[in-house]
Amino acid sequence: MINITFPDNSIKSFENIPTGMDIAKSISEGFARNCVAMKINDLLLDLSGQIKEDTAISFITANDEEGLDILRHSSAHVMAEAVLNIYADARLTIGPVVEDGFYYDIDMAPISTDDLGTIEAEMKKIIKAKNTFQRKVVSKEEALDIFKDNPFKLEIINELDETQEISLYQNGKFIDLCRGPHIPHTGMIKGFKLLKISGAYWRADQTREQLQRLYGISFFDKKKLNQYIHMIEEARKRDHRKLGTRLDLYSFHDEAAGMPFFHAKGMDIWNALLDYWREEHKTAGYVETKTPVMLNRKLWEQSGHWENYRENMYTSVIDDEEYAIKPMNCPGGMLLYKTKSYSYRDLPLRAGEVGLVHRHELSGALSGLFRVRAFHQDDAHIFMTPDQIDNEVLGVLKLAQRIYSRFGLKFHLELSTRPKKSIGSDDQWKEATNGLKAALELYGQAYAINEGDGAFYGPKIDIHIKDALGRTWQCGTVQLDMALPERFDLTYKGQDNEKHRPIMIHRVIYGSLERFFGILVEHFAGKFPLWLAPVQAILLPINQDLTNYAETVKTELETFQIRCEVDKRSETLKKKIRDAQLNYIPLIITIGDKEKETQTLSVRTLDGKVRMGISTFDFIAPVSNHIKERLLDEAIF
RNA sequence: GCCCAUGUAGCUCAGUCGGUAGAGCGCUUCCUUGGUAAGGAAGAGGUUCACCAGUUCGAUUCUGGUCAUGGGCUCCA
Repeated sequence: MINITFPDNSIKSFENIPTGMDIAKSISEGFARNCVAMKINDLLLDLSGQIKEDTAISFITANDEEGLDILRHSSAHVMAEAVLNIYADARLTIGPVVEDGFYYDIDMAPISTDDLGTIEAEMKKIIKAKNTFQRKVVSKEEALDIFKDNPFKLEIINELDETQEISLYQNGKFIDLCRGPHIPHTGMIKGFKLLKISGAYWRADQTREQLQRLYGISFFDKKKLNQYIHMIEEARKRDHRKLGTRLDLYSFHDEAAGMPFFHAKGMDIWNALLDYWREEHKTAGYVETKTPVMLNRKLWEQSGHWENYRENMYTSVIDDEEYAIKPMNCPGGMLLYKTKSYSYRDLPLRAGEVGLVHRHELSGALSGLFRVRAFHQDDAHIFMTPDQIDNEVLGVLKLAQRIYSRFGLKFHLELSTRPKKSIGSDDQWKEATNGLKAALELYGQAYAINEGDGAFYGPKIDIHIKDALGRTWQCGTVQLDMALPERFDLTYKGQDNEKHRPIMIHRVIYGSLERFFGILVEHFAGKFPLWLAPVQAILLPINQDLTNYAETVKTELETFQIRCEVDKRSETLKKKIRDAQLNYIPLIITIGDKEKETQTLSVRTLDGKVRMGISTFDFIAPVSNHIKERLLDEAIF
């Protein structure tokens, strides 16, 4: 008799030794069909596994994230089998699940994306066969024999911990070395697609064999696959590099790799972002400062950057002195702090700086506005007493929340704690980490913990935003720093008339303005809300004779800080409207004789609605209010 | 930085099996249209095809290098 305890604490008894599948079926056939694996003592196991003693069990179903990972891992096996069916001399290495699908690294002659279709067709056959995945445990000797023709697998087997059991999985004729678990049979893969091929090195080591890495994605549900494909296509359409060119926002040039050029329209958005940032920070009690872009090497030696970050820094020699272009704003901020003496009454001191920094990123890592070599950080340093940590961190989180929600961005928080290599005492770390935790508790939103992922100088909270396509981006970060105040001997005079060491926060909200800009382009798909739109209103004279009148309307609107243009081209109205639509201009105003006579405007908004005969006043009042309030989706009229 | 691919007009791209290059959009001019998604015609535009070498009678085309762009280079049997 075997007693099985379910997550709801109910217990069921089985006469004979059941497999996971037997137990699942005892709940219902339908449930069993949806089951992928089971979890016992936090271990994921195949449903075919037998349960020989009383235990608690929970099932992983197609609805669980872990279930999806298992499906994708099994998909990698199916793909590998398909590749071997077609390319008999290919040799498999490893095939893990990644964040967005799975891949398999295979030692084979290079293939192209055109070959993916053939492999997909072969995979379909395997899936249709509904082959079961059979687990088999073998000895090391057996394993070495089975994979004697595959040096990669031999290497893996030889590296395995002696205590670890070596398992094989067989589906159909295909056998692979694998820890498992796997889905019960290949037929559960309802939707899959091979995405791309790239080169990869064995063990990510450039000196080792170059392998072909085949990427794919799979789902339990064909609909989910279609949604995914749709999302990829949508993301491609929104690519900020393409939209940036089409909307005339920014450009990149060979003469300055990784250093974007912002055009006039891009600067309209940029300035709107910064105006907003300044307004919020002023309200939140920040002052704004500015420090030089280039500073003497000695400073970087003092801050520790020279030692730790040197290969990413640009340098120059001036009057025989070595200078470095700042990759971060903090050392300059230290000098600023030291220009006077502080009382505890002066703290917390919140000093913001939109600083231009340069980092020599690897050439192959550059990508549009997302990964650049020159960018602006919306930095701020907060100097405070230890007992102010929780309140100051809370303040930053609240400020971040205000700012992100302005763009309709949701976010989640992650706390990173002390890494192995770190400076400072246990007590300092404890105090700092507890301060961050206290702030997170006060803030009240659930957060994840990344154990040991903090900076060497202090723990941090990372803020990950989620865009309109559901993609996440780490933008904001709140880092506690116990090192720099020490290195620069920062002090404040306490109530006790003794010198004390302040603690400092480094924090950003946009992160890199350039990158945040790029994220916004993709988030809004180029259709910026009114307050951010570079051209907020375009005036379309019906014929050339009305151009002058349109200019006077433009001048009037501009006195109310509405960014306007007149389309002076000799084109039909239809054409002008179409072009304005394609440029995502929120307010499209046609100017004809009727409008001129009656001193009114006919306004088309991007939703396609047209309102005729609006008086200039009735136009300006709601529009400038909408802009001033920085509204997002709300209708203007 | 490494691997693969790409680099032709402002944009998107075609093309030259080696004989000094084309389309559409855009731009200019003229005509036309006159109230809600692509009007017509003509014209200009490439210092000659990212840059530098090499091979060749001759290179944008072939070879090598450089630079830039794109994808990938952490996820472990």
